[in-house]
Amino acid sequence: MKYTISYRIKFYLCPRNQHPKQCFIIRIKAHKDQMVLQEKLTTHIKKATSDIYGVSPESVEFQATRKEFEGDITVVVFPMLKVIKGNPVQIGESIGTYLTEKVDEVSGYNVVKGFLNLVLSDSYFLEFFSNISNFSSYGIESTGTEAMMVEYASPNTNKPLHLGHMRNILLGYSVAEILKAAGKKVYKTQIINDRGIHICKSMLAWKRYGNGETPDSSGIKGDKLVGNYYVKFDKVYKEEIEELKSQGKPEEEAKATAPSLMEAQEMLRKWEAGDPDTVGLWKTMNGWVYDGFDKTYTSMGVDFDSYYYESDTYLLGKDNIEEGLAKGVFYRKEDGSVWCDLTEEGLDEKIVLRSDGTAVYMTQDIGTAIQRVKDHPDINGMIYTVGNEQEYHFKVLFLILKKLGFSWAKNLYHLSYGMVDLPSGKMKSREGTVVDADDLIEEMSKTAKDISEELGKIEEFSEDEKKELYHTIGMGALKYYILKVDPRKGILFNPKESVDFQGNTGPFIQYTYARIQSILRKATSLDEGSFENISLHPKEKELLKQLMIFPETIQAAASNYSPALIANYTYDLVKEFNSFYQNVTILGAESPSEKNFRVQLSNAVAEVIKSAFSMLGINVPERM
RNA sequence: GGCCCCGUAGUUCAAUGGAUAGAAUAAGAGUUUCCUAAACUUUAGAUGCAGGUUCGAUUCCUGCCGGGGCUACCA
Repeated sequence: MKYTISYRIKFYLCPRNQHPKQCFIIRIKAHKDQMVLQEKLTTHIKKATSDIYGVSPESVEFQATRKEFEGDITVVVFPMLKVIKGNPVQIGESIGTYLTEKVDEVSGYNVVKGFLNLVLSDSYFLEFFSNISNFSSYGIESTGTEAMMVEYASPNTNKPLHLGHMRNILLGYSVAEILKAAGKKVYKTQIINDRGIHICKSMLAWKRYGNGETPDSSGIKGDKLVGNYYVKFDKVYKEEIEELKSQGKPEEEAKATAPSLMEAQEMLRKWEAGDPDTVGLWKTMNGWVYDGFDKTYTSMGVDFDSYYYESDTYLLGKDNIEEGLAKGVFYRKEDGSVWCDLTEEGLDEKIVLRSDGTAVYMTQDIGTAIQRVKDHPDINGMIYTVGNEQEYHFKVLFLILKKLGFSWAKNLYHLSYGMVDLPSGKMKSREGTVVDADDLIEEMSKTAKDISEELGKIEEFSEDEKKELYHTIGMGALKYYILKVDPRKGILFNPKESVDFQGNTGPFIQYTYARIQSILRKATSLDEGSFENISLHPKEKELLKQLMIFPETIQAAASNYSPALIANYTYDLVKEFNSFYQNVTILGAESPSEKNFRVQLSNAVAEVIKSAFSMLGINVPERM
């Protein structure tokens, strides 16, 4: 049987960076109760129009009733005009009358222009509420067999993580959690760019100027320490270029022949040849970096199921190129280089193997993707969390993998996001304008501390508890701030004023959770009696409606790869709850059953907040 | 030049082709004998421009203007 679609959301999914022709339609799984209701309404509406007008529409469009009108669900009459000739208001009236008579759940209606607003009975809402036994798992699907791999973070090992990485990490982690909640099996991974000229630069500078300095000896975090030597190299290198230029060499030549660079390149050759000293130092210094990264990841509350290192994967892909040549996916030019012709797809030709037989970045990515599926045979798709400057690269990569005939290649997605810029412009590590991740986390914590101390609500906390709370709130503010924005949009980050703790913010939502916990602590003896006969306050009804759409919001966030949908949903829920809280007494309710209901309702809201926030990687405090 | 993304209150963000474009913040006015005022209530304020499709366009199409990105035998 066909019926369209869900309570509020009809999603046509079209990933932003894919051609419209590749768009596909996803049907959102609405909550069972809603589906049953809409199916029921649709059947009756068809029957009604068929009885009255002799024809019925193929489908019926529903949407949430706007706040300023009375009603809970709205039937849009306009689309029916295609098959039913007549005045939309009259059609609405006749359907409304019919539904009120025939359908138990519909207790009234009104028609505004072409919108038929249906009022649903309190018992319908109460039944929905009673049927959910456990709000902590409400809306969350059990894990299916289809596995997705989500790649995120993927840093270079020559510098510490900064705000740009943080957006990547928060996005990737959150999308992975959302997919899990939507019923996917998920592998989180990253690819670490641990080899190449950049790390040799740090190694060289450390050898020359380091005097054996280590993270232990200096107390400097490993990634920072290595980063410092990368900067040191750059400084020396620039001096050498100036020196050469002053000797009359052209800039190009100076850049290419500066002694430090030549030496770093020599080091890279030694590394590739497996020179024990070079490889040893490389391992040591990368080890420092990983220790540093791990601290930052832990502090951010993110994790990975596996790691891929470029030092292991950079030779992958060549075999696949050979296979592709045999299949005719690629072709060889006269000079021996291998290419893929993508002109039919509206793109260019793309090189996949140099004329000297060495790999390019694309070669490696092809090989790594294939390797990942070998490592995890249940993978049926992959998500790459990478900035939007690499859109072209991934478009090409996905096309090539499709051409090579892999079944999973149709489920590849580039989770592309906009750059984080500062008021002064782009972040540039060499110009020292980057916002360092660790510093930012520290600063957020500090702000949370200042505000908490000013409010003075947690004086009985131990020092450890306070510290943990400041971190929870500070990270809540930062993560929410970044995740509530549509991923593809750029973020302008003003370190001085950007992250707020009031209004549409993480702490506001955390605060609401803490407030509810306070109520629950006080509501000690609850009678477990039913609340079937209570009549709902308008604010209660609004809350129930918002709770109803949580399951489909999770699905929508998953199909759109958008944590922003979860963030916005949670904010709406919380805003609604605070209004309820301020206008309706919970513990002071007149009857025990009303009190019981309101406490249960508050608890449900808290559980959904917790669950939604966990998908954003944000913790919630019991008190604040 | 070609291709892609983005232009919504002063600012930061919303809005499945649907109703009078929602919030937050900044500005103005209120609310604590009462469950945590990081809150609530309330007043003002916006779709870059020009066409088109549609009963209906912030949303889809075309052109223009403005911002960003990509366009290497680099990663």
